[in-house]
Parts: sequence; C-alpha cells; structure tokens
Amino acid sequence: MGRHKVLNTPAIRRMPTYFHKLVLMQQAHEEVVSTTVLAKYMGLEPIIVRKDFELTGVKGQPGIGYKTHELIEAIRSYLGWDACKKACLVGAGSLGSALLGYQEFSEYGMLFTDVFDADPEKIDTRIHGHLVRDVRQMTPRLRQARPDIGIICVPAIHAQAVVDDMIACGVRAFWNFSNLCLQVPPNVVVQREVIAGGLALLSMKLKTHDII
Amino acid sequence: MGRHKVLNTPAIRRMPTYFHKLVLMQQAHEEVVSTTVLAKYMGLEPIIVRKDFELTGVKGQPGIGYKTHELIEAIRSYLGWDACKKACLVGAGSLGSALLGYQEFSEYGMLFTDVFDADPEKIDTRIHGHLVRDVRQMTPRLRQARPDIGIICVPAIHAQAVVDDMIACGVRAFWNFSNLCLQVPPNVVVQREVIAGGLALLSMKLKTHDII
DNA sequence: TAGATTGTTAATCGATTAACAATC
DNA sequence: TAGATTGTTAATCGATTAACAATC
Repeated sequence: MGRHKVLNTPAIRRMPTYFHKLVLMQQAHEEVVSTTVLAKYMGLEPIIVRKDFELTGVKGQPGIGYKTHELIEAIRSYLGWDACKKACLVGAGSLGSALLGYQEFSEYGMLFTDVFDADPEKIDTRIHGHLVRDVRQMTPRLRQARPDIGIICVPAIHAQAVVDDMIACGVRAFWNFSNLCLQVPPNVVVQREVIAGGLALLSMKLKTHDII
Repeated sequence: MGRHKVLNTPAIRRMPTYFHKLVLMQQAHEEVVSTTVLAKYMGLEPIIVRKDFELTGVKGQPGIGYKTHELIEAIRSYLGWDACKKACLVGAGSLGSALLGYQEFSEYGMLFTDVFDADPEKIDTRIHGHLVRDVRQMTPRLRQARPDIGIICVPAIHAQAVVDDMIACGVRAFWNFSNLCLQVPPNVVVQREVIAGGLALLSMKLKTHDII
C-alpha cells in the first residue's frame, strides 16, 4: 500500500544538508572538508557524518579529509539526484507557490513540467515562471507528459481524488503535502511531509527545556 | 548548541497524524477507535500505534479500542499542545504565507502574535488576517511581546542575523525553515525543517521501486 | 614528531516487531 | 463461544556511538 521500508532513513534525511553546505563550500573554493567541520556546523558528532559518507561509497584521506567535489558527486549519485525527474504540481496556493520558487530543486534533478489549479484567478497566469493550467485539463495532458512525480498541494478534500486521477494517468510516485494519508495501490510510492510533525518535536523540546 | 536529544522522535512525529485523524473521526461521531483502523489508514502495523499510544499514558479497553476523545486529549497533553505558545514569524514570502494560513496551528496551541518582513510592498498589509510589520521594528516590539517561538522564513542570507536579534530579545526556541543550520547558544532550541530531506527519501523510493 | 583525520570493527542504545495472556 | 482488541514482556533489528589502528 505504498509503504515500503527505506533503510538508513535518518542518514538519507541528513544528506541534503551536507549536500547544500558542500556546494556553498565549493563555491568558496574550499576544496577539502573534514567531518569535524560539517559535524560542528550541523550540531552532530563527526562519527555520524563519517558513517553517512561511508554509505555513499566515497573515500577520504586519513589525516586530511574528503575532496569537496567528490563528496558532492557521491551524495548526488547516492540519492539518485543525477537522474532527471519530471514533476507535476497540483494546487498553486501559498505552499505550492513556495515549492515552485525553490530554485534548489533543479540542482536535485527535479523539474516542474506541469502545474495545475482549480482557481480561475490563477489559471493561465505564471507563478515563478511556471504556467498554471486548469486542473480539468490534467488527465489529457498527463497522459502525454508522463511526469515521474506528483506533488500534492491541494486542500485535503480534493487530495485523494487528484491522486486517483494521477494514478490513472500512470503516475507512480507522490510527494504529499496534504494533511491526509493517501490510499494508493502497492506499486505506488508516497512521501508525505507532515509539517505538524516538526511542531510536535519543537513542542517536546520546549517542554524538556522548560521554555514553556 | 541547541541540539538536544529528544527520545521517541519517530513516535512524536507520528502523533500529529493520529491527532488529526482522530479529530476528524470525532467530528464523524466515531466515539471508539482501534489501532487496527488507524494503522491501516497510516500504512503502519497496529503494534506501532499501540506502542505510541502507550507513551501518552492513555488506556484502551481490550477487545474494544480507545475512546476517541481520551486519545485526543492524551496526545494533546503529551505533546504539550494544551499550552499556548506565542509565535513570531519572520519572512512573509510564499512559505511564510502558507504557514500563516494553516488554521490547524491554533488547535496545536500555537498562535501567531507577530509577523515581520523587509519588503515595503508587504509591510502594513495583512496576510491571512495577520498584520505584517517592518522588520526594523522587530527588536523593540519583541522585547514587549516576548514570543515563545521564532519562525524563520527569511532568505538564507538573513536567517542567522534575524535569529541573533531574536535571541537578544529573549527568544529561546526557533522553527527554522531556512536552508541553513542556525548557530545558537546551548540554552536555545531549534527545530529545522528540511524540505529537501523529504525529496531525498522520495528519490530513494523511486530508485528502490525502479520508477526512474 | 604531534595533531588531525579517516576507516573499520565492536559495543551500546533505542525503536520496532513478535508473542501471547487477558479482556470485552 | 469466537473474534477482535489491548497490555505487557521478550526478541530482533537497525542506528548511533566508542575505540583504535592507519594515514597524512
């Protein structure tokens, strides 16, 4: 039912942060980097960073560190960010717009090829350069465009219906920003972002540290 | 340095999803709920849900299930969502606007008391009912308003400076949506949301399932 | 040489899963 | 009674952490 164990989840979640920092460091002409430096930046222990890098298969030089560009490419390849992924975003509200504006996604191999919304005010306008189309034209378009990823930013009531439509068009992977757990067949994968999950963790930290 | 272990992190991340679903079920007058039903909805094993509920201290009835309203209150109390938290959001771009529009946050005990931005076009307008103020007025206002949480939605280049200012005003907890790891003193907690972390996981699922 | 770092193996810790009696 | 469910203890699995030799 779209729930498939991914090993090393915590490590995978850390990868983009390494990646982003490493790109900044490379731009600053720092050609070698140690786990000590990255760990300090991220508030981790160096051994964690070392073990994470081991997963990507990259090799460092004892006493020296890792070559920045080798690390970047190792992480990119490990995450599959060297492959181009066509994404179709549905729901161009504030959150959808925010995602459309993230320049970094193209660095991560994801390209917005289609954007749909139901609001007549938005249809045929451009958001961050992306043309917003009428969601009623979605099915015929997607059968041609064949996106790899569906990004769900519609209100909760519409989420499941939109996903069902997209699955019918052959979409097999979803990034779900809605409040609901989507019900999908076993050959379809879903990554759900739970914004309230972060708030829950922050709330626990507030408690633990007697901030509130 | 603002990095403090929180136990049961995976369970805590699942709590808001239980919570949200339970509220919907209560509105549908489903007064009793079993872990089987919730697990199926979320794509988990029932034992996981049972263990999670155990953390909150709630008790179910063998053979029957849990009382919906008891579960809701148990989770709310466990997460500290019964305490009111004043939040100050800085950076009213698309992402900031999306957060300001999340009605659910008040259910979770978080109230937006202040919103700041640097863009003259936005200053003195209202976004989802919240007045946007000039970020240059932030310090004097915060010394009075004393928010519990700072929500960072500003561009990366400004994030650290904004946080430093807020810490000087006594803010000790941050929800960081910027691309950077904020450097903060040990008595300050940070919860960082890494949107690209979700994409990394989705990318790995694509790989594993030969979708791309 | 001394200090910093990686690579690797082993130890520990915590989260998930299994098993099953007790209850409705 | 049979079936569904919780509560609880134990087993397993995976992630983090420790330790230390090897390298620069």
